[in-house]
Amino acid sequence: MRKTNQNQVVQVALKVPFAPYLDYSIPNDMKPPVIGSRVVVPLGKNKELVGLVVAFVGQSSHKNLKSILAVLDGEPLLDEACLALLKLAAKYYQVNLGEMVFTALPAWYRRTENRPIPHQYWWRVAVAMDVAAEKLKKAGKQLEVFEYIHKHGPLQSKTMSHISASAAQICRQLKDKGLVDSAEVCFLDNDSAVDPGFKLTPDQANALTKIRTEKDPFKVHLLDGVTGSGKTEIYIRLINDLLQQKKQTLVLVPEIGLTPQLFQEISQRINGQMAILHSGLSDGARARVWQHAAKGLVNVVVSTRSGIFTPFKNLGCILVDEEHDLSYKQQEGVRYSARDLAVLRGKINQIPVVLGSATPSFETLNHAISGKYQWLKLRARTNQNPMPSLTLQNTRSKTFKKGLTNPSLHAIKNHLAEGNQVLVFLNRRGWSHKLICHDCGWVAECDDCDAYLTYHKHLNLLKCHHCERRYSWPEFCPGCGSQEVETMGVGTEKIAAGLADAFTEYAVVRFDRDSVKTPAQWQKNLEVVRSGEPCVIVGTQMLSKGHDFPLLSLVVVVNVDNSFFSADFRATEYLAQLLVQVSGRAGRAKTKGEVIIQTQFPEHEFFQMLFQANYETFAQQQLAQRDAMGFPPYTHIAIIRGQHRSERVLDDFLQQLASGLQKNDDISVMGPLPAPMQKRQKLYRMQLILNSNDRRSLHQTIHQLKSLSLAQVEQKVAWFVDIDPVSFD
DNA sequence: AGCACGCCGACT
DNA sequence: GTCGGCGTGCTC
Repeated sequence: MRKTNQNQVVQVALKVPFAPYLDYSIPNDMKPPVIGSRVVVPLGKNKELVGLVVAFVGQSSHKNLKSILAVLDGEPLLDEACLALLKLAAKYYQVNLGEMVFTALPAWYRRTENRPIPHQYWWRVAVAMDVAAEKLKKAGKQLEVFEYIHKHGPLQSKTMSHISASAAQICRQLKDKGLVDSAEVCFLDNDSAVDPGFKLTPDQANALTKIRTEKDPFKVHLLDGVTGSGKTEIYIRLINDLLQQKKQTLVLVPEIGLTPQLFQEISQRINGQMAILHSGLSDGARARVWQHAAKGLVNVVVSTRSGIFTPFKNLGCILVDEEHDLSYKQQEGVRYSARDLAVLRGKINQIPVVLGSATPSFETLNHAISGKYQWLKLRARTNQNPMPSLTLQNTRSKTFKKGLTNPSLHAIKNHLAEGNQVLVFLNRRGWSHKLICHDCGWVAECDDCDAYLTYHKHLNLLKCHHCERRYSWPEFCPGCGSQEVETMGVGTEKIAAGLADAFTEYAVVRFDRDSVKTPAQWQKNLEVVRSGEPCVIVGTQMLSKGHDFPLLSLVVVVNVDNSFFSADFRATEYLAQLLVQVSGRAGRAKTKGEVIIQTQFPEHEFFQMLFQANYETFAQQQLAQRDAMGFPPYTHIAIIRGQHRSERVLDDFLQQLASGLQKNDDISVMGPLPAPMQKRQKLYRMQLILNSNDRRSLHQTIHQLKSLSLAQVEQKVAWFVDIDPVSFD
């Protein structure tokens, strides 16, 4: 333990934007805190904040230090490796350490009062069914709960809320009677954790051997495997390797909806304790997972983005599934990339990192090509299913019925008739894309945003998808007074309604932000799909990720053409990833899969590249273009984004920032440019785009800029820096 | 970022 | 007379 004498000064990281840490003294009668623990400190007139002790120094340049009010942790909440990760991340993303720390900490740990974390016990039966039945003759509810645990356990009481609201209490009563046992972590004494004995494909075997025999303790592996090539099998075997060495594994997934699936797949095959971590959990539950991971009570944590900061007792490997997914980049507050931080953490901890994807990001692919990452290709499918066939459906000459062409409808009909399921994918929710006047061409727009309004039929309302504002249907066109106001374009709501009309004998399930707002709704929709009956699934982006729908044989993709007109140089990369991912959903059924893409540009070279060759060839060709044009991954980008009510003030401010940038040949500055959506929620949005070959000089420039502007008079504009942005929105 | 302090307009 | 608008400046 570090030496701490009473006269020392403590550097405390706080969630304040003006300093990385503030200095405090330790009261004489207080046991000094340890580095990595939390303390409560006073700030300003009468504020009390939680901070993290990051260092001790002999003295402070500040006179009149205030004292620490309380120490919240007896032992470090974050170990040295975690602290090192946060320090480097803060530096990389150009934020103060305190902001980084408080982005990482579960909300539970940000409060000043030091309450114990509530327990959430796992329950399992301790006696046979008949014994309990005998003892619980007169306690109907208790017996019911016992039966449920007997059948489904071990489980947590919250999963029994449908039996009784006080399931937790009933469990405690059962425990008092000696009928059930409880534990902090779930009982996975999985003797059934068997190696199912199936043979790995040669690709899988090779990849696994390469990872296992790698000499460098820190190595990044790109597991580049098409859908169905068995990436999960490799994850599971690696986790088992680590379990034998008593090491823990962190598994990152892009979104909450995918955590249960992977959790289940892994938990059935390992003999160890697992935990799930994501934003859907209560504050206490998240803190509990941190604690368990730090103590080594769980062996595997499956988590979304924020899990990258979880402290582990003995972390052995980080697996990042679907590493290309943009959800890994936080889009508010500190804009970190969990995938990139995974690599950084691997380096700090000197452990391997495995990035898995069927469609690797160009950043990752670039490192694989250069040899910095080990490139492991899985090209064969484990089930030997052929890849789905692909048809490009020209929409220029075809007639539509509610967004789908006749050939598309025909194909849907055939697949349903064969007893299969169909996915209709489009990235636009609501009924229609816009509302237009046929006489004068007026289009309904949001007053606060620079965006069209989407009509939602079930609400009979026009919604702006970029702010909370809603509007009623205009009786007359505000432009010319005409009554010929009509909707144009399709959204999921209209497509689903059209399909329900066309296929009355089949279920139509819609997955989008409007129809799936809670995990329960997810579950309900999933049940329809999992029932195995033929049905049509209509969904947005939400469905493009790794959800496994084994009976899906046809995917119809509607309206992807806007990507061809996007100003974002990465639009085609993202579209390619989306199409390959969505198409991959079609290939798992017994019937040969089929993919139909409705487009106005079937002859576009994009499709030729992507589908006549493959994703890898497409990517190589695109990478050559990026290189030639001087774009990432060959250069590094940072965006300065500003917002203000007045366009003029904003422009002036960014202009000042731009001229404040020191002349530097390494860096090209574009802007101030209006953001693709110029106005949002009454605020104008503009940006400066900084592009550089040299990350270090980009970094330095931004650092200078920040100190420069702190001294500036003009501070009315809200602005921030986005390092390695994934979109220009 | 908060938040208090401070100096000028329309209200019981 | 006050309630309250948001400009300015500070926080170890």
